[in-house]
Formats: sequence, structure tokens, C-alpha cells
Amino acid sequence: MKYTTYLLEWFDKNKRQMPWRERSDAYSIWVSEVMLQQTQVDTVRPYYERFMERFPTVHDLAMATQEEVYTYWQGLGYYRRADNLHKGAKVVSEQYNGIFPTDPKLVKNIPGIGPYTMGAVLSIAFNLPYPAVDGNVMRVLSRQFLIEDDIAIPKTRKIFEEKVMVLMPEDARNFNQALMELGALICTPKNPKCESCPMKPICMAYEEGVQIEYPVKSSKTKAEPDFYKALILKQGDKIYLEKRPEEGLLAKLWGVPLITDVVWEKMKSELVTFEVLEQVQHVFTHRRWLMTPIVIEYTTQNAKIFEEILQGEGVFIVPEGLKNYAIATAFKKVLRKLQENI
DNA sequence: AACGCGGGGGC
DNA sequence: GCCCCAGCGTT
Repeated sequence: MKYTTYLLEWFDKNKRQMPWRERSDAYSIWVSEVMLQQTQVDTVRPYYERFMERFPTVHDLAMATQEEVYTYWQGLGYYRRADNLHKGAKVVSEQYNGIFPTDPKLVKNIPGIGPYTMGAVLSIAFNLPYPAVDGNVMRVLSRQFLIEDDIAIPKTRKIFEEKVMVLMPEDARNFNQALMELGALICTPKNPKCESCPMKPICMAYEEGVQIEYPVKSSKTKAEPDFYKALILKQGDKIYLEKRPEEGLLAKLWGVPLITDVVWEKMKSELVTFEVLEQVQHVFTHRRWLMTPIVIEYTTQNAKIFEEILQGEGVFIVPEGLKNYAIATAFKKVLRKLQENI
């Protein structure tokens, strides 16, 4: 198809420089694609550089501890990705001798690799003709062809995968990337730059002036606030950090204890002194935490009060030691507030 | 199919 | 404030 050629030419001239575009081995592409899940290119870039410097091959990653992998992932979010990538690296390192498979049945079974990431790695690393349909691709193609299916519904992705395969040229590697790059640079959610778009001549949405109506997407409910007290237990300079549970929000990361207001009211009556700092907010996709930091000196006299609260794995560490722990951004905000008050 | 799962950027 | 972002795994 002639217009596919226009898109590929546009991509060749306008593509952004990215660290993973300097490499073509499957491991390098794989790591980048996992980091890029629901995460913008500019956010990923520095994380990718640090990660690849520390784990240059799939074997390096497979041999690392979960704790260390997390320290390289801290702040990037969706931490389950790090776990699954780590597990996947073990599979490829141990079962496939470090060679990334090209059989889709095998690739699909690697932890953390779903339909998108499989298509992205197989097309970009091996130039195999598989679709890689992400949010960009659905937006671009829905506008190009006035596809009205609700992209919030899972099965809609298949409709776009079929469309991609109808269009797929021999250069699968660049075609998939070109669709995404067009979505990121030109065919953006708001204020699309249609006048400089290479696909303008065949874009049905442009022709009818209805770009902003696409893609069709049903909306979801918003996050309600959760109120907590964030306990900053001190022994001199040292601060108490604990490891969060294996499951749930911010699983396996380190943070300060969070307690509900009800628990705090009871605890408060037993304490002689404490200091209340200004409330800190952290917003997640589906939740809002409003945390009030409370600074308490932890002593042998009052230790009993916290017995029931501090049950997991916890340590008192000096501020300089914080860098050795994977700490979620929500808790860094709390610790930052403490710094401001010294 | 619906939901849980981070954090940042754009408007 | 809201929406979006090179989505995946579980239920």
C-alpha cells in the first residue's frame, strides 16, 4: 500500500533518538517495551540507561536479587513489571539458554509479556510480521478509518490487530514503530498536528473534521481519598522503614508505617510527645492517599505502644542508608517533608 | 469483562 | 481537575 510507504518515510526522517533504538537484540528491546508499558518515553529514558548498565545481558538480570531489581525500578511505578521481567529473564536465561524465542506460543508464556509486548519484541527485534497494538495505534487507526469500537473494551484490541495485519508491509519493524511514533508526535490525544501529518491525505477523521471524537472510549470512576497517619519513628538520626506486604499496592517496596485515624487516636492517648507535620498527598490511578506525617521518638519506654503495628520486616536506618532500599514515591514525599522540618 | 496496579505530563 | 501514557495478570 502506497500510503504505508509515506508513513515509513516520515518515520525515517522524524523518529526520535532513544537508547533502545541504538540496539537491536531482543533483550534490549524487551526491557524497553516493559518499561514503556503505560509510561512515557521521556520518563523511561534515564531508568533504561541505568538498568542496562547494571544488567547488560539477560543473564545478569536473571542472576540478580529481587531486592536489587526493585532498587533500579523505584519511582517508575507498576512494580509488578519489574518482578515479571525478572522472572522472565530467568526463564529465557535458564530454559532457552539466553536466546529469546521467536515461537509466539513460547513468547506468550514469558511472564510480563502480553499481546502488545510480544508483537513489539518480535517485530522490532526480529522483523517478524506481528501487530503491536497499544494506545497510540488504536488512536491513529481509529482516526484513519473511523473505527468506532470502544477502546476501553478488551476485545476491541483484536479489531485493531486485524487492521494492522491488513496494512502490514515487509518492514514490520519500522511499521509498528512508525504507527506509535505518529501517535506520540502527531496524532496526539489533544490538539493533533494534522497539518504536518503524512497520513492526512487518507485520514477519514481529518476529512470530516472529527479527529477529537476519536478514539471512542468509555470513561471510568474517579479515586476517593484515603486518610492515613504516616509514622516517622526515630532513634536519634535513624528512621524506621518497613517492607510492605507481598501483595497489593506498592507491594514489596519499603516505606514508613501507615495507620488509620482510628488507630492513631488510641495510640495518641498513650504518647507523651510527638510532632505533627503538614499533610502530604499522593495520587494513584485508582486511589488518593492523604498522609499526615507524625514524628515520634522511639524509646524503650514507648516501644510497647507500637508492638502491634510493627509486625513485618523492619529496620532503623540512617538517612544515608536510604539509597539502598527501594522506596515508593509516596513515602519519599513523606520523608521529604521531614527534611523540610529539620 | 472488570479490576488492581504508579507516577508523571499535558492541558 | 481530568485524561493519557509503546499494558499485564488475576478473578
